[in-house]
Amino acid sequence: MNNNEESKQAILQTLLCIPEGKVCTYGQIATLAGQTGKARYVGFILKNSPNNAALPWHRVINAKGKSAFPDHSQKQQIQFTKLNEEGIEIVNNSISLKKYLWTGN
DNA sequence: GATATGACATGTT
DNA sequence: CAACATGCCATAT
Repeated sequence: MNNNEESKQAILQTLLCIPEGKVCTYGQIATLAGQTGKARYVGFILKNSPNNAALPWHRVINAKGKSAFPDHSQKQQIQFTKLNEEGIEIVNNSISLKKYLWTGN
């Protein structure tokens, strides 16, 4: 059974599994959650979730290794700061997927 | 049910 | 490497 409700839960689950010091792309999350192709849905869920929610939204970036938020935006600042605090280095406004991408367990 | 929107991804120029 | 086009998927109107 894969109704929207379960898909949502599966994605939230996967989000909570992203380890500290690692990042993950929207598409990768969808795939790991068994919801291949629903990358956009992942973004939708995060957007609808309160920023205060206990979700590691800051560990989620797009396939280009960049923040999904516009450059210089407040959100991006916060995101980068949080990532830095976890030991993730951000170079030229982008993150090295090669080093920090989480591909599951 | 048709059209528009978005915290995406990928292939082509 | 960057801009553009196309495909995808769940919601909103």
